[in-house]
Amino acid sequence: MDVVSPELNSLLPDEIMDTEAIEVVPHSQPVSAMVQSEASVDTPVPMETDTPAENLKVSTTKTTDSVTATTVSTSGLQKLQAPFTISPANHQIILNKVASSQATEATKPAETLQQVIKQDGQKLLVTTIGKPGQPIVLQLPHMTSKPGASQTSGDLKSPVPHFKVLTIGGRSELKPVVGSPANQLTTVQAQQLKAVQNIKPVPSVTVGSSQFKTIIPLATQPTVQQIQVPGSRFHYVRLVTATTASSTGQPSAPSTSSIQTAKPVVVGTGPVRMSVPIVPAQTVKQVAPKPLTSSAQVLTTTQTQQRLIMPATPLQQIQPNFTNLPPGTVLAPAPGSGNVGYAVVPAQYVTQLQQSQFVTLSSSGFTTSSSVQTQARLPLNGLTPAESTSRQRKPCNCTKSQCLKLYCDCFANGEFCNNCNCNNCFNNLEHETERLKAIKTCLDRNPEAFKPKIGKGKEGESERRHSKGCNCKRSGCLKNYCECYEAKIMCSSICKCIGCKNFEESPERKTLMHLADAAEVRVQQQTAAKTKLSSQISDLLMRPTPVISSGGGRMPYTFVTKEVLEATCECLLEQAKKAEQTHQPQAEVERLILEEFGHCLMSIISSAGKAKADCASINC
DNA sequence: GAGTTTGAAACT
DNA sequence: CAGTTTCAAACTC
Repeated sequence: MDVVSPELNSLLPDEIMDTEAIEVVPHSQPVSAMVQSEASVDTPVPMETDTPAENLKVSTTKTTDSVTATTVSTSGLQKLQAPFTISPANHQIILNKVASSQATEATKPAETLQQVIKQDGQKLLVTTIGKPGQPIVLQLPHMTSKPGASQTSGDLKSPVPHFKVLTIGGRSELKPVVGSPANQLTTVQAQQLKAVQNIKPVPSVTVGSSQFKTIIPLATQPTVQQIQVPGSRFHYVRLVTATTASSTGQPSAPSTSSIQTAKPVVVGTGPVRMSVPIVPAQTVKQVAPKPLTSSAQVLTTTQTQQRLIMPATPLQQIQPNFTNLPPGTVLAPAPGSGNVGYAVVPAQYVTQLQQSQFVTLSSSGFTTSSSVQTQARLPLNGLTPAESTSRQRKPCNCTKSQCLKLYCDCFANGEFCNNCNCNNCFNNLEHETERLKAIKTCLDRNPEAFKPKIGKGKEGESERRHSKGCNCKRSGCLKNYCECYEAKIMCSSICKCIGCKNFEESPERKTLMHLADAAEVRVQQQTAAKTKLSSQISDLLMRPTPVISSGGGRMPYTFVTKEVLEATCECLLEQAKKAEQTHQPQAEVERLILEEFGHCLMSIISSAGKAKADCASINC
C-alpha cells in the first residue's frame, strides 16, 4: 500500500518514478496497524509526546535522484517519495485532476488548493501551494512552514516541492496547514492526527545528496536504532523503547538478523491514545538486514517458536552471509533473546508457499499440507536457484532413508521433496526438526556435504571436475553409475576408479560419445518432426468448421460430406463389381477402381468449384 | 515392472 | 582409514 495514492503517483514526474522499488512483505492478516511515515522534511517539525514511539521501524532508501522513506508495518513496507519537482505542465495536470475529482470537501483557489482525491477507499487530502513553477507542498495541519520554506532544501534549478504524509490506520492523510479547518476531519481522525503529531522528534541526521535530504533519526537516543547495511542502498532505522533497546544487546555485539518483535504500540498522550500493532505476532517476520560485523544492535525477539526468516529480497541482496549457509540452517538466537531458532528458507521456497497458499505462519507453527511437498533449493553445482529451478528435477524414490540422507538426491541437493515417489518422507517442513537434525548430522560428518560436487579444477585442468573423484570399479566410468560420467566430465587424477575409460583419448569413450551424439540427433529430429506434426494438426483443428453457406474460400475437401462419401463408395463398389463380372485380372480391377476414385475426386472438386461460383453469383 | 548391478553414503 | 553394509539410482531383461 503506497502512502502516495496511485492517482497522485500517476501525476508525479518521471524523475521520481525510477527510484528503487521497495519490497512489500505480504501479510496474512488484515491490516490493522497504524503507521507513521515521514519524509523529506528540511526542518524537523516540532512535536511533542510523552510516550516515545515503541517498536516503530522506519526505513529510508536513498537513490541518486531522490530519497524514499519507508515504514514497516503489518502491511509491509510503505513507500514515500520526496521531494519531487512538478513542472508547470504537471502542475496543471494536478489542478485539472483535482478539479475533476472534486468531492464534498471544500476547495480553495488554485494558488492554495485543497483537494480530496479518493482512491481505493483512501482519503487523500492534497494541498498545493503556489503557482506553476513554484513548490508544491503537501503538508500536515500542524506544519506551520510556509510555501517558501520548502525551497531551502537544495540548489535545484527548479523549485523543490515537498510533501509530508501521515498514514493513520492504513489510510493516508495529507493535511494542509493553510485553510484546513479541523472540522474537515472526523473526530477520530482528528484524534489520531493529534496523537501522531505529538510524537517527539528524535535526533536526526541528514542523508542523501546535497539536493535531496531526508531527516532520519540518529541512534544517539535510546529510542532510535540505526542499522547500516554495507553494500545496501537501504537505510534502516528502528525506533524502539528504552527497555526494548536494552534487551537487544550492545551495539558492538554480533548479530544474526534483525527481527521486529510484534508488539502493540501506544502512541500519544492525554486523552488520545492509539494502539498501534506494528507487527502482530502472527504475521510475517521481517528481516532487517544487518551484517555480522555490524555495530548495530542485535536483534531479538521474545517469541519462543521457530520462525522462518523470509527474505523479501534475495538473500544475497539482504545478507550475503546467509547464502553460505546450508539449507535449513538454524540461526542461533541473539544473546539474551531466549530460546529462539530461525530456519533459513530460500525466498523461492517462500514464493512457492505463497503461490500454493500455504503460508500460514501462525504462532502455532507451520501448517503446510502433507499432500504438498514443497521444494526449495540452494545454489548447487554452480547453478543459481533460479537456474536450477528452471530445470526439472527427477523425483526421488527413497523408501528407507526418509529422504534425510544423502542417498536422497532431493535432500542432497538442498531441496525439499516435491512430487516425489518417496515413502515416509521427512524432507519437508512438517518434519523440519528432523530435517534440521539430519542436516546437522551430515554437516558434522562432512562439512562439504551440501556443496557442489562438480567444481572448477586446478589451473590448466579441465574447468569442471568432481571434487572428490569417483571410485568406480566395474563400470569403467562409462555408465551413469559414475558421478563423473553422469556429470559429463572426464575422470581426473583424484579419482580412484579402476579400469577407467572415461578419459580424453579413450576409444570406448569416443565411441560412446558418438553413439550418444547420434542418439541425441535422432531424438532432436524426432522431436522436431513431432512438433511440426502436432503443429499442423492443431492448425487443422483450429480452422473454422466449414459452413456451406459461408462460401468464399472453401476448399473442395469441405464438400466431402457423409453423403458424398457414401456415394463415392457406391461408385467404387459398382466399378469393382463390373470389373469382376468381366473377369478382369486383379491388377486391372485395382486400376479400374482407382480410376473410378479419380473420377469421383474430380467430380467433387468440380462440384466444389461450381458451388463456389454459384454462391458468388448470388452473393452468399 | 521386476530383478540385478553399481557405487556413494553410512556405518563399524 | 579401511572394510562392510545400506541405499537408491542405473541398468537389464
